[in-house]
Amino acid sequence: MTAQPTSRVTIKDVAARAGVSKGAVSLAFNHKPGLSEATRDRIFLAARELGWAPNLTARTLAGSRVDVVGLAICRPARLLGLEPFYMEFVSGVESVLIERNCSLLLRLVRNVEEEVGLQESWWRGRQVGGSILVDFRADDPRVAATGRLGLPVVAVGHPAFTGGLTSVWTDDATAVTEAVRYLAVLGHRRIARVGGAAALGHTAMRTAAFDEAARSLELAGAWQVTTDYSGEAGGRATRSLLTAPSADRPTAIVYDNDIMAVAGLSVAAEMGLNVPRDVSLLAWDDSQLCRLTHPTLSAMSHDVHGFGAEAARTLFAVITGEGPGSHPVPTPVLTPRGSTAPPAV
Amino acid sequence: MTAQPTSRVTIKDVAARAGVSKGAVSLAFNHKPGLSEATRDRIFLAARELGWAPNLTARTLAGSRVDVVGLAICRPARLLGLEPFYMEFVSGVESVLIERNCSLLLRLVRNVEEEVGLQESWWRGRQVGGSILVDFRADDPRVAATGRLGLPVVAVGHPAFTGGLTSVWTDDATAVTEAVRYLAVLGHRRIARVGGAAALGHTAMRTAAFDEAARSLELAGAWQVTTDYSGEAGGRATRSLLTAPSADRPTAIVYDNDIMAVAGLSVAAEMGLNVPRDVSLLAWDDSQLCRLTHPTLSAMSHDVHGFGAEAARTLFAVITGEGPGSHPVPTPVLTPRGSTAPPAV
DNA sequence: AACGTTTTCTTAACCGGTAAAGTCCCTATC
DNA sequence: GATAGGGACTTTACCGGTTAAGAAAACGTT
Repeated sequence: MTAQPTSRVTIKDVAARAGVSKGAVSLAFNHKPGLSEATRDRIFLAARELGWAPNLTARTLAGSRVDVVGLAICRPARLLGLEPFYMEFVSGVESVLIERNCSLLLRLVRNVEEEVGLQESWWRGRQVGGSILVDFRADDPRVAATGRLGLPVVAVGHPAFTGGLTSVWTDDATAVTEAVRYLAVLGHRRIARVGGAAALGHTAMRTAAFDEAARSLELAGAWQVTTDYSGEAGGRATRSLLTAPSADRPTAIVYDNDIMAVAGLSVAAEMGLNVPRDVSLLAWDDSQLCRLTHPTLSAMSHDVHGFGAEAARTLFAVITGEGPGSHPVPTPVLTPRGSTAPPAV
Repeated sequence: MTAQPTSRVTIKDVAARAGVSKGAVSLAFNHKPGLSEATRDRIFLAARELGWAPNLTARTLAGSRVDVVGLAICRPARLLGLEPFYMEFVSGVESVLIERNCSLLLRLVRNVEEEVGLQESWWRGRQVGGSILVDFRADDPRVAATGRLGLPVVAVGHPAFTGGLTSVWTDDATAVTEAVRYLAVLGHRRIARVGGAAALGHTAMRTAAFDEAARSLELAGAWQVTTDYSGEAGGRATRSLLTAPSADRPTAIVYDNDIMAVAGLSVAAEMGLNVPRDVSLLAWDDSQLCRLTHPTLSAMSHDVHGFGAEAARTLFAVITGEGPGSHPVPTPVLTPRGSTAPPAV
C-alpha cells in the first residue's frame, strides 16, 4: 500500500517553533523530568498550534510502548458473523481500550498454528503490545509459544487449559451443574445438551460437568452432542433429539450458545411441540436474542461485554508487569424465562 | 505499554549471515531488481534459517506500505454487539484482508467528529494505509476531512451522501420499492415500515422511497417510524403499530434489519396475532436469524459478507491509485419465506 | 572566589527498515 | 584499447521519534 499523507508535521517542526531541540519536545510529551515549566508550556503551545501529535509508528520503533492490542479469532470467516458472543466480547474489549486510547488489531485465522505464527510476527514486529487469546483447547500450542516469545497475553479460558498464562475465565462446570440441577428440580429426568465445538477446552469441561451432574442426579436419560455452534447445527441436533418416541426423548435441552437455542426453539415449533410444555429449552450466553423470541428463552446469563472488558483490563495489568494470575469472572447465572417449565407429564 | 521481545533478529543479522549489505536484503525481500538469483537465494536462505521477517513498523516508518486497514464504527460500545450486520460485514472485509496479509484496525467511536479525529491521527501516524468509512449521513464531515488529508478511503454508502469519495453501495431505494410492491401485489393496502437510525443517509433514502412507493401505489395507509436498530426498539415500534383497531392497523410491516423483525415477530405472537395471516413481516439484511424463527422470516436478502469483501477490494484499488468510482453491489432481493402472505380479509 | 551540584537543555546515536546515489567490475562497441 | 553501458551490490541519508551522555548555566557551599 502506498499513498502519502499530504502535510506532515513532525517533532522537528514543533521543536523549531518552540525554539528548542527535538529531544526537549520528546521529554515534554512523555512527561519526563528535566524541563522547566516555562519551556514545557511553550512546547505544548507550539504543538497545539501546529496540530501535532507524536507519530506512533516512530515512537514504537524507537522502542517505547505500543498502543495496540491483538486478537486473533480462529474461525472460518463466514462463520464469524454468526456469533453474537464475539461481537459482544469485542465490544467489551473496545470499551476498555477506548479509554486508554488503544486500538484493537483483529484478525481471523484458520487454525491455531496460523495464530501462533501471527502472534509471533505481531510481537516481533512490535505491531502489538500484547494479545488476548481465546478458544483454548487441550495442549494448546499457544501456551508454550507465547511464553517463549515473552509476549504479554491474557488467556480467555479455564486455567486447566491455559497453562501458566494469566487467565480470565468463567466457571462453566458450575454453571452446567446449576443448569442441570434446575431442570431436575423442575422435574425433568431426561435432559440433553447441545454442545459447541468439541475441540474447545470449555466444551470438554461442560461435557464432563454435564455427565457428572447427570450421574449424581441419577437422571433417567442424558444425551450430549457437539456441533459447530451454528444455528443450522443446533437445529439439526434438536430435530434429531426430538424425533425419538415421546416416552424416550428429552424433556429438556441445554444449548451451548443462544443462536442454537433460537434454532432449537423454531425446530420445536415446526414439529408441533409446545415450548415449554412439551420440551424445555435453556440457552447459554444470553444475548438480546433470548428476549426477542416467543416464548422468551431461559438462559445461563452471562455478562459477555463485561467479560471482554475484564480480559482487556487484565491484559493491561500483564503488560505493566503484573505476575501471572487467575481471574475468574462471575459464573453465568440461570435466568428463567418462558422456555423452561416442569415437564407436562 | 512496555515489555521487550526476547530475541531480536534484524535485517542486519540476515545481511551478515548471507554476507551482503542490508540494502541487498531489502531488495530481495521487496522483489526488486538488481540482485543475482544466487544472492537472492542466499539471502532468503539466511532469513529462513534465522526466522526473520521484515519489521512492519520499521518498514512503515521508512515510508513504504502500511498493511493495515482502518474501520471506525460509530456506535455506543454496548450496542455494537447486537448488530449481526456489522459482524457479517467485518467478516467479509477480513476475508479479503487475510489473503493480502493485512490486518484490520477496529475502533468504536462515539460520534462522527471523534471518527474524523481518529482517522486523521491514524493517517498522519501512518497507522493505516487506508480506511473503510461506514454509516454516512447528510453533509458528512468525513467527506471533506478525508479529502483534505489525502487518506485513501472507500465509503460504504450511497453516492448522494459520500460526495466525491469512491463508494460501495446497495440500491436501497429500489429494494424498498420492490418490498412495498411485493406486499401490495399480495393485497396489502396498509403497510408500515420500522426504520433504522434517522440520522443515517440510507435511512433517509429508504424513507423517501417508501413514501414514493406508497403514493404511487395509492396505499390506504402507510406508516413509518425510525428507531435505533435495536431489538427492543423494533419490538416497541411493532407493538405500537399493532395496537390500533384492527380495521386501521397495518397488515404488513417492513423492517430495516433482521433483529427488529425477529423482535416484531415475537411481539405479534405475544399479542396473539398470527403471522402471516394477521400481519405479514418482512426483514432486511437476512442473516441466519431469519431462517431460525418460526415462521421463517421473509427478507430483503443481501450478501452482507460479500458487501464487506467488495468494500475491502475497492479500498485496495483506491490505495493503488485508482480514481474515484462508484461501485454498486447487487440490490437486496426479496426472499419470500413464511412470514409474508396475502392479508386475511 | 573556587568548586561541586543541580537543573535545564542539546547532541548524537540508535530503532529497523527503505531508496536514491554511488562504486566496481564485466562486457559490448567503434 | 579507450569508452560507454549495464548489472550487482554497497553506501549513505533518511523516516520520526527516544534516550543516554554531554554541556552550559544557575545555585549553594565553604
